[in-house]
Amino acid sequence: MGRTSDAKERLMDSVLELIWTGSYGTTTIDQICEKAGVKKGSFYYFFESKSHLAAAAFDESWKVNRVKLDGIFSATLPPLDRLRRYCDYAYQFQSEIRQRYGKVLGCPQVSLGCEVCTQEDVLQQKIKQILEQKRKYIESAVRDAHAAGDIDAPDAEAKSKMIMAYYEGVLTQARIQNDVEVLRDAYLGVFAILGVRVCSIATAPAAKVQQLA
Amino acid sequence: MGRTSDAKERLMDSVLELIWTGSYGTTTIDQICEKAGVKKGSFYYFFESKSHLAAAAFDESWKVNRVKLDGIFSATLPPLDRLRRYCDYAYQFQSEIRQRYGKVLGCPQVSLGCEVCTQEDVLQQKIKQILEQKRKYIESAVRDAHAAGDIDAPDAEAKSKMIMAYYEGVLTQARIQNDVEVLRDAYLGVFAILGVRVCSIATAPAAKVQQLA
DNA sequence: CAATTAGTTTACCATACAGACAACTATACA
DNA sequence: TGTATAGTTGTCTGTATGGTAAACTAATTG
Repeated sequence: MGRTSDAKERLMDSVLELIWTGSYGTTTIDQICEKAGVKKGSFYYFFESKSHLAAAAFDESWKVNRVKLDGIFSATLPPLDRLRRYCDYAYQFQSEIRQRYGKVLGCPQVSLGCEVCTQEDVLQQKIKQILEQKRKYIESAVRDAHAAGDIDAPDAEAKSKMIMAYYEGVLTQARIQNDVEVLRDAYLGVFAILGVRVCSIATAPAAKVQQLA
Repeated sequence: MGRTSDAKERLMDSVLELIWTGSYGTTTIDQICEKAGVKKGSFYYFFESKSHLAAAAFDESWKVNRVKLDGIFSATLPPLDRLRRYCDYAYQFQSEIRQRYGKVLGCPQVSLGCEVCTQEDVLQQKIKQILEQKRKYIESAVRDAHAAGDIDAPDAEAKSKMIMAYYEGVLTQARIQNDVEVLRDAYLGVFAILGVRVCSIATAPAAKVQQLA
């Protein structure tokens, strides 16, 4: 073997940040290289194009993200708590992002997917696949909640699609409005979709929820 | 006065279509001009930049769209019917778009807003303003529904924000998935958020709805 | 320590792009 | 019918961009 390098990782980190804080279309290969501290020749040594880099970067990033979601959606937790935690996570995470970048950036997959869906097919397929996997967490929480008698949701898939649309929708609104506060009560929308009545007093993260009569 | 021209309108039409079918970042002034059948010199005669053109185009387009929404949200209709019509409209409209362009394109304002929010401030303000006006339709329908006793929603603004996030979220999913079918039952999510129980049999556009006990 | 593999660097090319400008032309209307 | 006004056209410039290729360097291993 020859020498080793982390240039590939640096390129992936850079493209993720540039796309997220800006957009796919306006981030150039030169910018990516400069941010990563990598010469363009090396870029083309590792990746054949911007879209290939982006696809690889989102793939890699998803592997990390998945671990976090595995924790949030742990099967040891009551199913509705999992969804509640997922909403709280969005608020906390976007607040940190706001601190770091001065802007609320929302969901990288949706932003990119929405931007490139008519143009970059390989990348788009990758995004769709990641989003579908994300939805599965919601689906199984809904199914478990139904099985536990917490909610009445015989069609977990349909419900999970509604929740997904809402959840990602709120994140998108947060990005567009550049405001984290729209995320604070995101769980209310999720629980409304599920027909769960929330105790109006308990708004702390571990809010108690009651089954709808 | 000298001679008149519709080049300005053609430029606005072109930029709208190019952004919607593609993205803001990848549409160039040359492309816009070519599509509009206008030379670049004329472009700069009418607009000082791409972002100024886009802002003007979205502004103009909103004026047309508003008339349509005024009809859908007519105060003469029962408030929940208005929301139902709004959902049906999304499905019908996106189906037509699908026919014409071969792709589901979703909501132009959200797609653009999501893409440029960290980069183009003037344009972003315009988008935020249009989206806020769109939300007002939902808010007043919710308020009327509450007043009529159809639903229990004392905070119409909060509910309208939830519905907005969900509605635009579904449109975004439709764009990303390139699938109109996710829009077919969009009204179910809206009504779930409002705590309305929908007759499971009546799924036709004029579905009857009942107040939640 | 040679040979091989892995990664880096620099220079380069063609094209696409934003933006400017001066010369030109059509139209309204006084 | 002349002239101010409105709109058009072609050309030009500098730079940013994607993409290539060849020379170079560092680690690894037999």
